[in-house]
Amino acid sequence: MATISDISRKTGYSIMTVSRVINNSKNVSEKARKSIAKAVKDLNYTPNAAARRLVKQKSQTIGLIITYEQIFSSYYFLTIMKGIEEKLEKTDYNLIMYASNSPNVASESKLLNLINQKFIDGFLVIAPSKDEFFMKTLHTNKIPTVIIGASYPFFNCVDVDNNKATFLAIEYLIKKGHKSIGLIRGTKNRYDAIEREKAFTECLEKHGLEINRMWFIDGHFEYRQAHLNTLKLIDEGTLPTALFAANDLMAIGSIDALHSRSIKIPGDISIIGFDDIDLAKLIQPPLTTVKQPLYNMGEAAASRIVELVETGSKKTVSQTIRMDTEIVERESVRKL
Amino acid sequence: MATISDISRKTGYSIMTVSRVINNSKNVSEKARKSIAKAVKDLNYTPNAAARRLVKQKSQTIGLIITYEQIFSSYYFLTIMKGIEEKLEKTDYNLIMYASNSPNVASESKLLNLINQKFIDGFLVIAPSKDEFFMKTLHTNKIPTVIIGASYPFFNCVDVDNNKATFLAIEYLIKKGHKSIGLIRGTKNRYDAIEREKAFTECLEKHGLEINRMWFIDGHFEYRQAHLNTLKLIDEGTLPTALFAANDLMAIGSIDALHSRSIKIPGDISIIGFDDIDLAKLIQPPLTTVKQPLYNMGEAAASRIVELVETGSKKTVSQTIRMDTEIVERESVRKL
DNA sequence: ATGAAAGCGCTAACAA
DNA sequence: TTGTTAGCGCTTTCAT
Repeated sequence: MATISDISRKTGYSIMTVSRVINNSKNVSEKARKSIAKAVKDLNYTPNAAARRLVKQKSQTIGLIITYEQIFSSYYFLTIMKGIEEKLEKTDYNLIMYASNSPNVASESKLLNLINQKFIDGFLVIAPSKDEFFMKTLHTNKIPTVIIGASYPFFNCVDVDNNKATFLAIEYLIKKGHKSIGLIRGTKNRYDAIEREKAFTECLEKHGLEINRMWFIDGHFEYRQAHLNTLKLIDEGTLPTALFAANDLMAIGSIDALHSRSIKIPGDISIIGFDDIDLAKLIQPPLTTVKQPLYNMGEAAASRIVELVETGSKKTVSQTIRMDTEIVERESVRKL
Repeated sequence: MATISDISRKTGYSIMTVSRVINNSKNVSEKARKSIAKAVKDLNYTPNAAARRLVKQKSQTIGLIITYEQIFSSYYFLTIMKGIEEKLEKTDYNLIMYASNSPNVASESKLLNLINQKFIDGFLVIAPSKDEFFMKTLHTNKIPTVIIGASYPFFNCVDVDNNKATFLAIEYLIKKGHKSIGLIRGTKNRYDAIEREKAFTECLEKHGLEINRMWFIDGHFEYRQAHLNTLKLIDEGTLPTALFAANDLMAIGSIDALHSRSIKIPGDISIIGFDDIDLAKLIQPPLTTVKQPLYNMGEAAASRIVELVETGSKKTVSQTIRMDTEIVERESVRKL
């Protein structure tokens, strides 16, 4: 591979001028810039990452931590990841993905080594559960970190206002005339699930509606669990007139279960989801849902972590960026 | 962070001797080794990756390429990844995951840059589909690569013998007295799906059994598709006495569908899967399946790619490592 | 068994 | 606007 000195030799300019052109610095004559740019192209030159890291004492790479179950559970992560990747792509940063029960991040020392060896500059974490052990390590060691999809105390976060979003959904159902509303809940130890469930009961209370525990379906944020447990409710109990699912995947699992028992949506029962994943508009009937700007959340988190890494996280105060949600009206809810 | 010279200063030995100890070289006195080891521990020293890369002209990292759909579709990848990670953990190599429709690997030039910048030493690819564009790039540029779960021409591969494995499964069913056997097929453009389907028909033919296209259920290697299409078959057609699923996830989707129509397994219909993922033994009834040594395949691939990278892939001839499969008998198949 | 010197490819600081 | 020098932390080569 060509190095900076090859370019220097070929163009007659010093390696410093070459470096300036490569890094888009000021104070380079148009002539030099052109000549060097051409040589870069001709020799198919790309800067050596290791050399840069060594002198800059930075790796220019961000670690993305997710848990294995998460990877396999939904499009939610896919969308966020896309946002992260495409944003980072525009910067000089790379992304490394760590699955959190892998040996790579299993131990505190591993995590610290990643930072100490200048292998990783900072971390992005998607929706960690409340008691995730490595979050403590991240915090006590002041490692630059941004959380997505959870409002974790003491951390920089990018999240939606789950309370507000849930009220939006439930009051939408109420406005459509629904009075008996069930809940398909998410994974118990995740912040988003907890907040949405809390808001759900608060909202029903506020409007003087019955809270029927029979209508709390465990879905674990998964298609299959929601499907199985909806089937159980259908076969063993009575149905409300509407269902609020804490994510779209569970809403879809539930819809498939309802259909397999010949229950019509929204004719017999209405259902509203949360997230607005791709599949939501593709299924029958298209799913009415609370849109979380997942992609933008990924982007925002990527920007924020780069900011932290560049300015030094110690200097900046933790903040949580709250993104707006909105109802996307499709065809799975009907007026009573 | 402590550097090699800090250790040198503290112990009084030259940085060269320190380097030798760190790298476990010969020709170091026991005394020096001890003293230096202690200092390393005291100062919490870890070698700077960037410096090493620069001088070695190697990144010591392997890229793992998978497609987004794959990530979200099954435990299959999880198990392989675990094998890869835990093997690599024992070497000096790191793992970076690339999702293949991300911008990171979208273009040929990106892929080449990763190699040229010494960012990645080689690639591991899990079950690429037949027409994956980047496989050509990998091949024509002679980039060290190992494929897992597909026998791709011209590449180093770690795979099972799908033909043999499928015969194993079908002849097991036949031996149990089954004569009408259906197939739940995988994603059409993937080698493993194609090979299993081909073997399936060959095996039925060989035994003079009827091949009924009605009993070919599209499952796309996914739980949901298998579930939906099994439901369709139940409602609109007749059932065979046994089903062969090209992976466990589809088998489970199908089982859940059958159960939701009160069809007993294995009482009314037998079903055999492929993979032996964790869930297989947890569901009701526990799934009889063809065990693919996924974890070991991950390990083998990791070893092989390290070998290629260390010796230079040009010197070694492409080979495909074939792993053995076996039937794991549980309770989803009954004797007729 | 140990060490000195050189250099990997790049950028920061300073000089011209 | 351009160039010179030094050095990031490590390993390789060659002495001792």
